[in-house]
Amino acid sequence: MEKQISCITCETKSCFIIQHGSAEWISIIDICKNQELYERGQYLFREGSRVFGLYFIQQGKVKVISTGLNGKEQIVRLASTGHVVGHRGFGFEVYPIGAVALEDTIACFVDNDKMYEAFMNNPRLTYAMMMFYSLELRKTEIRQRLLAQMTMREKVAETLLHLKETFGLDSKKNTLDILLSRQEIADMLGSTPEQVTRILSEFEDLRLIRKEGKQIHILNEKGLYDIIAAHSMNRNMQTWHTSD
Amino acid sequence: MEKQISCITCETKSCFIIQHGSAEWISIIDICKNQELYERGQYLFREGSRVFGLYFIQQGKVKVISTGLNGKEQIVRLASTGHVVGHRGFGFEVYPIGAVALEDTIACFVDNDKMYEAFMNNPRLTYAMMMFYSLELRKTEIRQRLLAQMTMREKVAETLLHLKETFGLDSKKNTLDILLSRQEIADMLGSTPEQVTRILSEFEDLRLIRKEGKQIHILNEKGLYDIIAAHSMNRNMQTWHTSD
DNA sequence: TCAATGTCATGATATCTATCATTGTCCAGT
DNA sequence: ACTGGACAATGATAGATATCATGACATTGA
Repeated sequence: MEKQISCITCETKSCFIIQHGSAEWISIIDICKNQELYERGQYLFREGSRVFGLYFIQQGKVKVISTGLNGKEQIVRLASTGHVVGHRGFGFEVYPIGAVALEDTIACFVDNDKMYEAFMNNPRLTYAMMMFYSLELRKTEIRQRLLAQMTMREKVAETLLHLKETFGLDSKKNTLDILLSRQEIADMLGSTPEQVTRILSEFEDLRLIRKEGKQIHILNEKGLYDIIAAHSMNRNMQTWHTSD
Repeated sequence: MEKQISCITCETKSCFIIQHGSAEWISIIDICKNQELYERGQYLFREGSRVFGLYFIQQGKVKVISTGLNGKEQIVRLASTGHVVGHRGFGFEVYPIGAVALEDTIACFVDNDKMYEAFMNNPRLTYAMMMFYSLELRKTEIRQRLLAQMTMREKVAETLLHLKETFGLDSKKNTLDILLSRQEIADMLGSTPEQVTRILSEFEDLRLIRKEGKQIHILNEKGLYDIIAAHSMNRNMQTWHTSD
C-alpha cells in the first residue's frame, strides 16, 4: 500500500485490464483495486480460503501451489508479470490452491463482484480472459504427460528448459532468471531435493549446466533437449504455443 | 450426417450454445454447425492438426489424449455429454492434443471464425465459456498432484472414484457406466496395464470392487476413499467444485 | 469347429526412486 | 571469530514400479 501505481500510468502493458478494458473501466478498476507488495515467501492467498477474486501480477514472480494433508507441496504453475492468479467463481466455494511470492511481487487484487461487472461491460476483456484460460488449460494438459510418463531425469531436463522459456536468462550472468531451492524444483515434479540434486550434478558432469548455489547456467540447451527427445513432440508444440 | 438434430429441438440442455446463446444465434449455429456420429475408436480430431474450432458433445463419451513420439498415449481428460473439446485460437497453430470417441458419440462442430462471431455477439456465452475453462483449469491443476505425488495404488483408487463421479453408475448393474481397457486406465496414470490389473486384483481381494471383464462394480466406496486419505484434502475440494 | 487375435492375469526380475544418514557449505546473529 | 540453522551434496538401502515372460480366457472370422 506504500506507493500505489495507478492503472492510468502503469507500465505493465501486458496486464489484461490495461490491454482489453475500456478507458472508462480502466479508471473504475484503478479506483477499486487493492494493490499490495508481497515479499518472498508471503502468501497472496492461501489454500482452502474462500473464493474472492483475481490477482493481476504487476511485477514479480509467484508459485501457485496445492498442498495435501501429508504436507507435501505441489507447484502447479509459475506466474510472472502480466499473469493472473486467484479464484474465479461465486458463492461459498473454496478450493485447495494457494499462491506464494517467489520474490518481491506487486499484485493488484480485484474482487469477484467487480470482475463480474467488468466482464459484463467489456466483452473483449471477457474474450481475452477466456483465451488466456484456454491456453493455460492446454499447457497444463500437455504438462500432464511430463508428470505421468517421463523419468525424473527427463522431468528435470524439461523443467530447466521450461524455466528458461518462462523467466528467461539473466542478461549479465547468463543464468536462469529465477532462484528456486532444490525443494521447490522437487515440488514441481513430485520428487525430492536429493533426487533433484543428483540429477543436476549428473547434468553438470555432462557439461549441460553449471551450478552455482541456486543459480543455474544453461551450457548446452540442445543436450537438455536430447534427453527428452523421445517425448519431444509435445515440447515442440507446446513451445509453438507458449510463444505468444 | 444421417439424421441431423436441430439445435432448436435438441434435448441436450447442458450444451453451452443452447444455455447461453441468444435465440438468434442458436439459429445461426444450428445452420452452420456440422453434426457427426463418431463410432468407438474414431478420432474427432487428431494430434498435431491445425486449429479449427470447437466440438460440442451432444451425446457420448470422449477421451482427450496427447501422444509422444514414443507412442505412449496420455489421457488428459475425459468428456461426456455437454462438454466441449477441440482447439481454440486462430492462425496457424497446431497442438498435440487429439480426441477419440470411447463409445458412439454425436458431436457438433463449429469452426473458429463462427465461434469468434458468436462470442462477440453473445457476451453471456463468452462469460460462460470463460468460467468453463477456468473450472477445467482448476481441475487439471488439482489433478497434477495426483500424477506427481500419489503412488499407483492411490492413483488407481482415485481414478475409480473419479470415474464414478464423472460417468456415474449403470442403474441396473451398479457398475461404472464407462468401459475402459486396462491400457486406457494405465494411459490416464502413466502406468502399464499389468500394474493396473495387479492393483485392481488387490482391490478385489479387499472387497473394495468386483471385476467382471471391463465392468467394475464399486463395493466399498469409503474403502477406496481411505486409500487416498492422506491426500484427501484435494479430493474433497475438487468434489465440492465439480458438483456444478 | 478351430485357429488367430486381443485382452487379462500373474510371476520373476531389473530398474528407478524415495528414504535415511552423513558430511560439507554458506550465512546470519551473537 | 564462533555457532546454530538452513540448505546442498552424496552414499547406502529399501521399496515401488516397469519390463519381460507365460498362460488363461474370450471373441472373431474363416
